[in-house]
Formats: sequence, structure tokens, C-alpha cells
Amino acid sequence: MLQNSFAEFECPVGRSLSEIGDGWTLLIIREAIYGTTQFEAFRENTGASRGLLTGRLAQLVQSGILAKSKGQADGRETHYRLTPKGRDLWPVMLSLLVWSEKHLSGGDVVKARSRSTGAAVHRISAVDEDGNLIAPQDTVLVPGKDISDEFKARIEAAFA
Amino acid sequence: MLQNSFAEFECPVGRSLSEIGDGWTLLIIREAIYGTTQFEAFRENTGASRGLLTGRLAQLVQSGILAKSKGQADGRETHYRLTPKGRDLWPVMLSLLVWSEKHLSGGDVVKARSRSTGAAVHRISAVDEDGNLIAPQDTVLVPGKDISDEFKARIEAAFA
DNA sequence: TTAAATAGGTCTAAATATTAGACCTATAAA
DNA sequence: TTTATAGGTCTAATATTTAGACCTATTTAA
Repeated sequence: MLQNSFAEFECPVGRSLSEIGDGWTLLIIREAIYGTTQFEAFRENTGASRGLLTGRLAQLVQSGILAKSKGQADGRETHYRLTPKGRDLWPVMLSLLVWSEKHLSGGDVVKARSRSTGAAVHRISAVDEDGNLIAPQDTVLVPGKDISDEFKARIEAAFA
Repeated sequence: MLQNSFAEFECPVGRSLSEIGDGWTLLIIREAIYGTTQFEAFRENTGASRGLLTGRLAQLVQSGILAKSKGQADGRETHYRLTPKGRDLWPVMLSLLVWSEKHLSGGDVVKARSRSTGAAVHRISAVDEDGNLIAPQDTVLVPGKDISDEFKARIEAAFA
């Protein structure tokens, strides 16, 4: 698919997908979260081809999700590190992890836990400004002021 | 990318991506969440080509994310509806929405809110069994019993 | 009760994207 | 001063995606 064909989408989810809605891209971001920073390591751990990886890393830098820097100890090395924008994708990864745990077979490979209490992550929830949980079934989308009539009609029908 | 090349991944996030880590697939799921059920509507709202949509819808049915049924009022119609497994992807969509709101320009198009209190969704958080919030920065991955030595080493290094 | 329209496809050739692997360049190590 | 490493580029073969023509089973209109 054309990576940027979604950029013009009105829907914010659609716009997210224009930056990260690609299997390889999400896999690269997962790797970055796991601490990978170098080209060859991304290649080994994702299985992406050189050409593809070159392209996707460049896009991720362009999008401000990864930052590229030269190794200061070893001048041959290039490091790709998550920016704050990139790190903010952690909840996306976590929600994929929780979904996988619930719906995909695969054994007890990794568990997400609280570092401080040790409690296992049981589910992902929305939270309001005051820290109150908003359950998924209680979450609705409402139109904002910049919405088109067309999109507004669809949202209202879906979350009536 | 080969859609099922990720299925064998040990990492649960990787396995999720084998089912939904594709821009079109995620977009189709978003549409399904917005209430779309018919072929032509998916096409109009996502912009996918016929051939691609046919293939992706079949995969989603195969994966148990969508269920296919014949229209009972009009026998020409086919409906693709989210299964419980598909509906459980809502937190993934919501985390993409929140990320988009924070990091991508696009104006005030849609907001996620609590239907009951009206409060805006401010962030996405992990929650433990007892309903306690686990902040993203406090969330770590820990190896389970079915992990390979190699993957275990990577996880431990990343979340030391 | 034919005729036209609709829904959901299939099929095809052309355009794009991805792959494996050879090759290149700068730096560093032996 | 040769050899190795990191991070690429380039290329031909392969795979995916596209637009759009076509097909079939229903349903609606004349």
C-alpha cells in the first residue's frame, strides 16, 4: 500500500495508520522499544530486507518517531533511537500484547507487569483527566468542530 | 510483506501483527468498528481495491475477527461483522486515536469520551486485576516460562 | 415477466513494492 | 597496510496491488 495515502484522512486513526499502519513499521517500532538501535540488529530481529529497512527507517526518522545519530565511540555505527513521540506508541504495543495474550495462542512467552508492584497487566483502559477509568464499552467517539458532515454522520450512527 | 510471515514469531506483539499488522487490515477493522458491514461501503470508506478487499476480508474471517453472513432481508447482501475477538481490538484503535491526537496535526475531528460521564479520554493505561492503574513508564515486560533463551536475554536487557 | 439495477465478487494486464544478494564506502581493528 | 565491520546502494527476479472490465445471483421496476 502507498504509505502516505492515508495522510489526508480525516479520521485520526487513519492518520496514525499513515505513519505506523504497516506491519514492518510496527515491527521496527517494537524492536526499538526492545532496545534495538542499529541497522543490522533491526534486520536480524525483524527479518526485513536491506532495501525495505533503509526505506522504513528513513520514514520513521522523517516522521519524528526515531532519531538518527552517529555512534560517538565507533564512527561506523548509526543509532536509531525512539523520540518522545515514538515512546508514546508504547500503549499501542501494550494493547496489541494484551490482545495477543487473550486471543492468539503462543504460550507463556512474555507478560507485562508493573515494575513497582509486580502486578500483571490485566487489561488496557482509557483514563480521563482526573485519573478515572473509562471502560471500553463506555467509550464513545463524538464529533469535534472540524469534522465534515459526512464523517460526522458516520460517527453519530456508529456511536448512537 | 508476506502477511503470515509473522505468525511464527515468538513475541506476542509480532503474532498480533501477523493478523492485523497491515495498514489496510487495520483500516478495515476501524471501519467495522464504525459500523460498516458491506463490501461496497468498506471500499468507499477505505479506498481499497476490490481484489485487495476481497483478500483481506477473507483473512479477517479466517482469523475470526470478522464473521461473514448473508443479508436476511436482501439476499444479495453480505455482511461482515466484528466478532468478540474483533471487538477486543477497540483498545488498539483507541490508543492510536490518543496518539494521533497528541502527535499528529489534524484539528478537532473526533474525541473519545465516556458515554456515562462525558469525560474526555485523556490517556490509555494498563490496569491490573484489581483495577489499579499501571502507568506506561512503570510497565515492564518479564519473560514467561515458554520463552527462548535468546528472546529472554533481549527482554531482560530492554527492561532491566 | 421480462428488463434493468444492485451486491459482491473474479479476472487481467500494468504499475509498484519487496526480495536476495552483489557491490560500495567510511571507519576501525589487527 | 591488510582485513573486518557498519550501513548502506543497486539490480534483476518475484510478489503484491491497482483499475477497470466482466460475471452471477438476487431484487426491483416497467
